This record gives sequence, C-alpha cells and structure tokens, in this order.
Amino acid sequence: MMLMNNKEKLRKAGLRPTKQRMIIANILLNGINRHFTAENLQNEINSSGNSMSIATIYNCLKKFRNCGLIKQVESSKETAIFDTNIDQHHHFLDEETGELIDIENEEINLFKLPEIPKGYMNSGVEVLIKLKRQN
Amino acid sequence: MMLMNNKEKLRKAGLRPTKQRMIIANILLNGINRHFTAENLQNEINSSGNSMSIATIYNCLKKFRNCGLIKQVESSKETAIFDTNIDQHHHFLDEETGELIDIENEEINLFKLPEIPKGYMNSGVEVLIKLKRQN
DNA sequence: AAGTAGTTTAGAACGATTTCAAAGTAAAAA
DNA sequence: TTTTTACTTTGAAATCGTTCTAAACTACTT
Repeated sequence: MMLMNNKEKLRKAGLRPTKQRMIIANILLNGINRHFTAENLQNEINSSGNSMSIATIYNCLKKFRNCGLIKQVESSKETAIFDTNIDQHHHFLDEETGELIDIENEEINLFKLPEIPKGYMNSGVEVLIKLKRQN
Repeated sequence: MMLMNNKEKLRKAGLRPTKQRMIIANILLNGINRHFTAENLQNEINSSGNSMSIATIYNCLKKFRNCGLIKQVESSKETAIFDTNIDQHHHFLDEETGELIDIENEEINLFKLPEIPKGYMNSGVEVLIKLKRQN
C-alpha cells in the first residue's frame, strides 16, 4: 500500500480538497484511530487556531463517511427505541428504514470473546446485523 | 412462574401503580414483545381515548427501564459518534461514561449466525459488549 | 478571465428529550 | 379518618444535537 497525502486521499474519494476539508483530514487521517463527535472535532479545530461553522463540520463528516474515509458508529437511529423483550437477544437492523427485528439469543453463537478490560465486568453482549435490501 | 397482574408487577418493581403507569403497563406488558418509541406509545395512548403528557411518558419509560420491566435498545449515546477505524470491528461500551473501546475483528468469533431475512443481504455485523465497573 | 458547479456560512428551524415549578395523588402516619 | 409526606404528573419553556436555507464564496473547467 503506497503512501498518499490527505489532498490525494480526498481527490481519490471524489471530494474537492477545500481548505476546510483539509483541516479536518489533517486532524483525522493521520493513521491514529479514534472516536469523536462533531463537537469534539470543533473544539480541536478551534484550539488549533482555526475555526469552522458547525454546519460545515457536519457536512464534511457526512461526506467523509459516505466516501468511506471514516465510519459512523452504529446507533439504531436518532430516536430512543424501547423493547418489551427483556431477555438477552440480538437485532437485525434495516439500514434503510431503521426497523429492528429480534434475533433470539440461541440463533447466534459467540464462540470467542475478547478479554474484558481490567476493573470491568461484562454486562451484556448485543449483536447487530445490518441489512441492505438485495438488488 | 406464576401469573401476576400489572399492578402487582409495578409494586414488585418498587413503582407506585399510578393511573398513568397502569395505562402504559397495560399497553406494553401484555406478553407480546415489540419495539416502540415514546411517540409511538403516545399515539396508542391517544387513540385508546386516554391522554398523557409526553414528559410523563418519558418519565415512565425511564422508570420501567431502570426497573427492568422493559429494555432500551442500545445506541452508543444520543450523540453521533464517528470512528476513524474503517475496518470491520467491534466495541466495548462503558455504560457509565459512554466511552467506546475498539475490539479488533479477530478478537471475536461469531460461530453461528441466523438466517438473513428474504430479500435482504448482510451488510455488516457489529458486536457491542457493555461494561459495568466492577464493585 | 469567465462561467459553473460545488462548498461554506450564520442563523433559523427542527425533532427528541429534559427541566421546571406548580398542582395533583398515593401511601404512611397520626 | 384526616393529615402529612413523598412521589408523580403536567404543560410550557429550555436544551441539545443536527439539518436546512439561501446568500456569499471558491475550486475547477472552459
């Protein structure tokens, strides 16, 4: 895999390397993986002496996500969804509609689990299988 | 397991069986499992000839959730969280702080997966392991 | 250099959820 | 019982994260 600078990465993804996108790319695409929110990012931009409209940050993150430069951590939707099924179980998620379908616990077999970090205990495992409509 | 009416269920959970909680319990705790939002529930309450402040519905759902009468489907938080790690991978979630920790894909082995519903294709599997601080 | 298509922006708008403080109600105490 | 106390409900306002809008701007093409 050959080296590529951020300008090239943006172009390759079909995105114009604007000033704003370069600022964000330079913060995010440096080889060190991390989780962050739009607000986190705005704070970093600000404290690096730059500034950017929050709308631009959202635009940019959406574009980056759609191009596969970053991911968005799965949450079933922006709205809280409750479930009367209180047993441990899993879900299919229709990515298009946000609809959830239960998967019984026995339908999934987690063969190997990672070591739980020190000081913590496992308080539940949830598997989400995302579904795309077949073409 | 012996039969219990909803008033008893509420009392057993340490909740006063108020008129409003009984209306909600009668809709939700009838043995048929389902997913729903606060708004869904309000519509059902309204169309059953009752009415209830949305604030009460949220209060009530939170209490029910905290008592284990219902679950809330896991979403990492109310805020969108992005991730620079674009490979398929999984997460630990510190339930207290909302912090996410990456789990490499190889650390988890999904031995048995359920059949994908007709017309859909699997577009990604995400495992979330919830963590509680150890006492 | 001029044109055009895509981008940024501040601010308004939005939807979901929480907070507020006052009025109401269930349970406990007298 | 009645009184007291603690908990609950309420509508309205506030808040939070996010999206929309429409005008100004900028990268790329001609």
